[in-house]
Amino acid sequence: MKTEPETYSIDDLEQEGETNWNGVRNFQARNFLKQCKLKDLVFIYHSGKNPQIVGLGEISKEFFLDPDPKKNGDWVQVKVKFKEKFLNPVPLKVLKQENRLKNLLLLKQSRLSVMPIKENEAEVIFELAKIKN
DNA sequence: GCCAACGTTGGC
DNA sequence: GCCAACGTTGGC
Repeated sequence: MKTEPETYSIDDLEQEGETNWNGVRNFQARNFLKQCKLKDLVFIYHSGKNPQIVGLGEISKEFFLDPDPKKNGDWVQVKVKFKEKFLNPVPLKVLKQENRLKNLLLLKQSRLSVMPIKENEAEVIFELAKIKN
């Protein structure tokens, strides 16, 4: 899941403990939100001037209607609980260099804000997060 | 600040 | 239904 740190960062999530992951206004991203299951782990990605995967969250509530009164479509949100902050965040540059991650949706469809990740890809990221650059 | 990629809107 | 124009996101 992506977020702009100026708007909502992993530090905000750490402080708050849990947050409503709302504001998604893209059909594809919304459909992925609906697929989130309780206890699913989510990588938190900061977009912007220092793009990198910064840590981990966990789905603490499955999708429910986004009560935004202006938008009457069936937009949804989930709740995400803080899990951990990586000691070594994984920069986008590193993700791009890693051959095993060349099929990452993050790289193929850079504007998508919520997306699934394969188990083996997730393992590569965990590995990278523990390696000093 | 620029540009690519993608989404949305509106005229026809 | 097509397409041009425009808006937004996000990397560089």
